[in-house]
Amino acid sequence: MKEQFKLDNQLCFRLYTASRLLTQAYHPLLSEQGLTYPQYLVLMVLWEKDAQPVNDIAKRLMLETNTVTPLLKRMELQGILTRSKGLADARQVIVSLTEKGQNLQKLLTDVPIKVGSAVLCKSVTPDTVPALFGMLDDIIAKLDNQVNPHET
Amino acid sequence: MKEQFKLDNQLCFRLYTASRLLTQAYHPLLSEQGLTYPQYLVLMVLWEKDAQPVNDIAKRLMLETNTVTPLLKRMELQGILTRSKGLADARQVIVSLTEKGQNLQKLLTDVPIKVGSAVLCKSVTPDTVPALFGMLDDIIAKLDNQVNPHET
DNA sequence: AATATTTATATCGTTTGCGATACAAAATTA
DNA sequence: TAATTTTGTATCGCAAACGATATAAATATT
Repeated sequence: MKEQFKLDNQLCFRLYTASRLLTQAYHPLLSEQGLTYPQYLVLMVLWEKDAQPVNDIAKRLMLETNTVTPLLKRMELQGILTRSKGLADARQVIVSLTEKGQNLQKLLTDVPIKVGSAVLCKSVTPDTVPALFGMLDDIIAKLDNQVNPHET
Repeated sequence: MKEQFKLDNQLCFRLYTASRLLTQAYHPLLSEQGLTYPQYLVLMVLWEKDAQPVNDIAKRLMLETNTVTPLLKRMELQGILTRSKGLADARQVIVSLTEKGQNLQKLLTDVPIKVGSAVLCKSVTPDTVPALFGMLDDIIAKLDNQVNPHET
């Protein structure tokens, strides 16, 4: 049995598992408002800057538009946002929050704190989080560049 | 706009993105053999220890059996493994590798090295990987315990 | 032994995620 | 201007994930 194939030596399996479990930790908090985790991500993007085209949202989340489009349609059905043809560019679909979508921010105020406290542990503290963020950001940047080589 | 809702301050979004991108990095290497990343995980579990019940595989991967069962069925259709009723306990389904499943280990020999080199970067090196693994393992253990409180 | 409970898998329905492809609008080129 | 290419979204199909539920086999209880 080669060491390289041991599950305990895999970075990807750790990321995959940590991601799934952390998403599960969000689940009870978000489902109170009928939201899923990816939908919550869309909300965070739009809370930062409302009225964005589908493409910008997809880019910000590093997802493909064929993932984001159905996600947005489901959120539109829930009355969280609206999708309207762009005026400047008729190809674009501009996504805007409804009042319900804006109000969700207040209703979800304590979600970040609750989830944050659920993650804190011996090796993950306010002191070590910056290092963890740095490593994850580097990994993301490196992989993103390989899949999608950037200009310059 | 509250700081807590900024995408750039989210651990979960980083884990989610890093996990997706790293899985995508595996994709071209695994699809050569008709495999997906979760199927590759199952193979690693069975290479470590062949002939395991569905439940043990699910526990090792920290997945639910309703995720693993269809995964195993697809792999059975591909001739990678067999599913047979347990002799001791007739409720169990014992999953065993076929010769094809065993041979895949040789065919995939250089996958870990290739993916490993795709991840290495300034802040993620052989020196810092243990610290990263430690933090991810702690997060996983903490979250696992909250969802699924362990005895003792 | 008969009944109730637990355990091991499986089925069903919904939401993601993504490769491949389609299509219309905009930009570029001939 | 007409033809070509590029860009922005959407559609389709497939493989996860997972909550809720079902079913059969094993275990515990009465």
